[in-house]
Amino acid sequence: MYTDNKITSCEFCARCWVNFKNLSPEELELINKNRYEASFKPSEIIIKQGSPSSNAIFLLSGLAKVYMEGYAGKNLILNLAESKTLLAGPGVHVNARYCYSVAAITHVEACFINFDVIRSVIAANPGFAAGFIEDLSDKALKLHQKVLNLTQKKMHGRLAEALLYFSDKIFHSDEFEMVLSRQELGEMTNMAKESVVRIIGEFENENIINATPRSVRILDREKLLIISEKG
Amino acid sequence: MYTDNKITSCEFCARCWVNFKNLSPEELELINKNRYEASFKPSEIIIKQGSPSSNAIFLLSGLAKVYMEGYAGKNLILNLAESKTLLAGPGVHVNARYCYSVAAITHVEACFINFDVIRSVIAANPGFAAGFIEDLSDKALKLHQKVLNLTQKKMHGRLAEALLYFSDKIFHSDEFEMVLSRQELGEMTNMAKESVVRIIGEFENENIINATPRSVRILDREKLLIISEKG
DNA sequence: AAAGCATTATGATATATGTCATAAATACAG
DNA sequence: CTGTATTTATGACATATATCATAATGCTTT
Repeated sequence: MYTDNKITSCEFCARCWVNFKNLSPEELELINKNRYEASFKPSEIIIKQGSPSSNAIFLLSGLAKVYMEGYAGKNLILNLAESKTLLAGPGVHVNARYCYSVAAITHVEACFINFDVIRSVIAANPGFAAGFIEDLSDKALKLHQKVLNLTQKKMHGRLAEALLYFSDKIFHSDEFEMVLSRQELGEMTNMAKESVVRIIGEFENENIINATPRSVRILDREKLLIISEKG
Repeated sequence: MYTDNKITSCEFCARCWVNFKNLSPEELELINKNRYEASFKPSEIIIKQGSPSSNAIFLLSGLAKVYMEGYAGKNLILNLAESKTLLAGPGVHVNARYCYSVAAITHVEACFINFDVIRSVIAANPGFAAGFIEDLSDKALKLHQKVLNLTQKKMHGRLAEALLYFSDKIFHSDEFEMVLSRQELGEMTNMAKESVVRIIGEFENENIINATPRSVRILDREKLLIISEKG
């Protein structure tokens, strides 16, 4: 991990999070003065669960996986994070610890902003505070949905949903690069890697998808949706 | 459900949520003027998932269950709520819908406060806003923990944990009233009611607990803790 | 090109957990 | 009380899913 402080302009910050639009030029400048960029190679850890959370991290470019380290070294991938995402986790406001880890999937450019600065802006700017609450809430809402999915659907449904997640939310295409290994796909859907392999095979046999280890093409989105919903 | 507007004094509000301590007397009075009390009998629904979320609800007394309605009528109980708890859910700030349901377990006195009023106070009072963010974050953090528990522990661990939750967080005693049915205990630990019955039986045989349908006494907290962690 | 390592794939088997049927116990209404 | 509904309990069985062993494939390094 290489770190460098390359202050360009406050315009820059406005690009990385919708909620920064609520800031005045002065506030944006304050944020801008207190930010540090860093870049990460694939598989490098950007945030380590349990470590003190002094910074909010924004992704400027690249793709990362957000995951919790559970019991006996078993991970649970919560979601992928793209650019323009705030990464910090609720722990920041409770026990000042990151409650999840984040690792780069592709090359990642990130921006570290000291949380005290963000807190001061929250205190000074109600619109920003409201935006912040909205962001927290949006993530919590998605987590609520994820709990239901993980607990009430069976394997086929969970995997179908993951594939639709990639297609709809990340790559916006029926054909996409499979950036996760089968192992990681298992960590995302809470199943063994062997089961992932098996079910992908079944989906292929039923002409629902075409898959190679590094790519997926959705052939029958309707069927995939039904499987995802029926669970 | 019977509703009545009995304004007493702003002191009252300060009793129902820690974060109300951050309010000025005037702000407290504003909240107080815009609140409505209601009482609920056991099993009555206080919040219905999916309905428009115009109010924040605070429990003044009693015990309620917070649960998500999932697929095919299968519920997932997230936690129990006591007095002094804010109930609203992250959906309020995202799509103005409650993302979970809440039902009274015991007799419940609750206080409804229009969310616009709360929002106006958030905008005016940074300390309150920060407290609000902390509350949201605390709940999100617990949900993160719950996801891990539900996905990575097996039945014995999940049930042990639920029993410890009642003992430690709700009743603060090794002996407590079992306010949930075996069915509901299953909805809380994501297992079939029959499995709940079986495992409670096993715990009794191993002298870890004493249980009747309506009460539990923890005999061997150490063992229960180990089961909950190794689970 | 060869060797070594990680990932993917596949089959056999074990295990956790759900489902179904039914009985026993408890709460409840008339 | 007395019959009726609901909850708890128990056993037999079905099934989803993990685990283990092993092979096949692909990727990296020498």
